[in-house]
Amino acid sequence: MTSGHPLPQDREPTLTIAEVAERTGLSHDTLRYYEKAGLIERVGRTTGNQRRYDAADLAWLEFLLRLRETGMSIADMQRFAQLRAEGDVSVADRLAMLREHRAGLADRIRALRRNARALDDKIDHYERLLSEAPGQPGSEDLT
Amino acid sequence: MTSGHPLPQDREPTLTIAEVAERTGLSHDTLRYYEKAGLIERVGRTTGNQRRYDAADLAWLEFLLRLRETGMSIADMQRFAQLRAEGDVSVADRLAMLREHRAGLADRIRALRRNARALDDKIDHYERLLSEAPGQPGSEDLT
DNA sequence: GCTTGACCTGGAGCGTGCTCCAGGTTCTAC
DNA sequence: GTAGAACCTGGAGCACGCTCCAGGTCAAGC
Repeated sequence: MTSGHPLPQDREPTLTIAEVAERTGLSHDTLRYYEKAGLIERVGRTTGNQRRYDAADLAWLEFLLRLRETGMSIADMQRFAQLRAEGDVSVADRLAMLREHRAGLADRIRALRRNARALDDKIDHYERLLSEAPGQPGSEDLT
Repeated sequence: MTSGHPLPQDREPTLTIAEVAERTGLSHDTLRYYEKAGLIERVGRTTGNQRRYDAADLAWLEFLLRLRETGMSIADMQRFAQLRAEGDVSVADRLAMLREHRAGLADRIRALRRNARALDDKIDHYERLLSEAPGQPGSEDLT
């Protein structure tokens, strides 16, 4: 958004860590931590050892973010990243992981919606309390 | 479920910490931690200083669990518990907190559903890979 | 009245996921 | 060529939410 660079369409490693941080919302430290943890394969470097990310790195990071946002742990992401590094032979395993994660996500969304309805009831309760005796004592409440 | 005690309908403090742990799914340690942290007011004690919870304690704990499951931090729950302890004068503030929490929850559910759709696309992609070239190399994949 | 399991307190420790720091190197603009 | 910003590494530190531990006291059944 702020960077003058267009997104690279090719595999040229042109993005600095600052640019990737800005695009992903991850900090520089987190990007380095993810690399050290094996969530992303070793990123390309300049001759002076500075990181240069390519479009594939960015796409993978965005996928990792999706996994993270849906509650996957670093440990599971490490497992997924390792499978990915093994290449095509691991496609079935990766698919199984994603399906399991997707199922857990569906469960969590359902639970959140149930809890949201219960919160709505509580909110209604408070609204009734307020409209009946706004600011006045006497309408005792347990919760 | 395992306890022979029925749920107390009144305010008699009859539930031991073990019974409350079983009903809420919280550990003994967590129940004591929540009390120390001020999430629940000091629970009644026997003459021998052992905790005995009543029905209101249980209902409040279940409400706290709902807040926790929907992502509220301990710090925010402390704030809410403190408002509750202030009585009716804080109803408006509590309502405001709940509304804000509810709005954040709606945002998070929407984000999860978006991410779930993206995961479905990824799963479809893997399924296609598998059905086209099951277990065979050659169908290279970026993710 | 004794045993045995449940419970008490204060405080230390832990797993997760970063975040910060020191001390040094590299890059960019002038 | 030089200043200053950006980047590097290894490792320590931190916030959160518990969880465990030691060293006791209490309660229920026999």
